[in-house]
Amino acid sequence: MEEKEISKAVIRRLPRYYRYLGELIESGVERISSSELSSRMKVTASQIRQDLNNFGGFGQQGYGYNVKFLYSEIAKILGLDKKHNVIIIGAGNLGHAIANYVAFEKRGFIMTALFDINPERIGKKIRDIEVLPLSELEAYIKENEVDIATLTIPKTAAKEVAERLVNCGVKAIWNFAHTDLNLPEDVLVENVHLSESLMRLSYNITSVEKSREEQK
Amino acid sequence: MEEKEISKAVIRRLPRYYRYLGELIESGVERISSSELSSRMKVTASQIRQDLNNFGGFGQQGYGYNVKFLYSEIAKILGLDKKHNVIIIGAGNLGHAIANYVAFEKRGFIMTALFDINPERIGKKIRDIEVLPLSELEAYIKENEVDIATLTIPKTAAKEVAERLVNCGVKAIWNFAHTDLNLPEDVLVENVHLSESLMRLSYNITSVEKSREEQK
DNA sequence: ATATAAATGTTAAATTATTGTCAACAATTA
DNA sequence: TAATTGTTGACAATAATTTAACATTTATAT
Repeated sequence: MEEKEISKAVIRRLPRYYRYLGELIESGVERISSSELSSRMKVTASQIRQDLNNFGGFGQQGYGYNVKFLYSEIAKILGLDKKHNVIIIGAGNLGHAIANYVAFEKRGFIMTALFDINPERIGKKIRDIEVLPLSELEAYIKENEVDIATLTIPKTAAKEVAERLVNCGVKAIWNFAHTDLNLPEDVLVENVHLSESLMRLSYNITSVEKSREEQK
Repeated sequence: MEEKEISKAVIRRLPRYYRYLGELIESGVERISSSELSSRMKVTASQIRQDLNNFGGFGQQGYGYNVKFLYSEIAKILGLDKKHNVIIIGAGNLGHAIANYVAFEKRGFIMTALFDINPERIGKKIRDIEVLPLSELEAYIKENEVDIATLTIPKTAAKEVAERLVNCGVKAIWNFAHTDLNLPEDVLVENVHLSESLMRLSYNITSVEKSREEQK
């Protein structure tokens, strides 16, 4: 069976569909048409159908989509039906915030350990998750399955730690450091560059201001 | 003078150019060609030139781009040459992390206040930034200029607080809550949906695993 | 001075993504 | 049981984005 490549644009949208479907389930909606969903999500119905049909026909003509079924199908597509062990490197505020966010657990992301170099932080616990010394990183990964490593450390340390992770066989990194990690192709990196996000907002503010000035 | 609309794709890339140029300055590079930059950034040179020429011709034939000049021009485009006052609503770990991240300040984003409902947090200070009771939000905004409001609160509270902000005239929201804020068109919202980012990573992990299985 | 190489800015082509349309068919109603 | 309505999935049309090509300008070396 041959797989066609799914475009990044589609993947970007999938989690949002998933979120809306979850909300629909919570509010007791059992079925929904693409056009109803499209008006709630403010995208075209055509796009919803096109996106979903990349993965198969989940709907039924004359009926629409069964919300629970579609929700669970998207979960499978996103790999949320499996557990992922996640470690967090950097037990600062951001690391804490992520470790504390229990909703991740519900989606199958199990936070198993934190690492830090600061002796004051080492040994403490966040929820049930212990803060270990960074020096034990390799030993820990050898003993425990780690599916995702989260980098919440300054960019100066990030590249080096990323390489250590890759050397231990970690294949997926969730990177919050403000730098690009140049890693081998088979290592998946998902970047969360907060400063870039803030700059985009700043651009939009500036561009609104400019167009307002020109109108005068 | 008429303005052509700049596409979102271009804006998404601008901060990354800015970051690379900053690094080049730090390492003492004075000039750079689009092709040299392209190989460092792993994008096409054509795209770099095309992107930059949306805003004007910053380079010189036969020479390339002057790094410092281009850096400052992109700063202007992104509005980083102006100060932006930023408040943070939600003084939990994520709010703390953002308030503590001093590099934002360097780009002109001045964190001026935090707000929370938890009495234990109120009155404390993060760096020099005071945590105020959320009930004083409106009064604060009336007295102080607020350019950007950051939402680091649970989704249940986010929509309501967002409306309060808009009612006070706040025009730009940096939203970390896992929900879409449905606000008037003239309010700028930049979303940082961490769970969606993590799901995209999960998708990619899953899809690699699948293709590996099929090869067997 | 002049020739050559380098590199931009710009136009055109190719690719990718989004939107619109409609036949087919399920669900519902008469 | 037949007719009607609603809605998908597929495909065609359009729009947007990216890449490539190239003419032109400038820097640099001789």
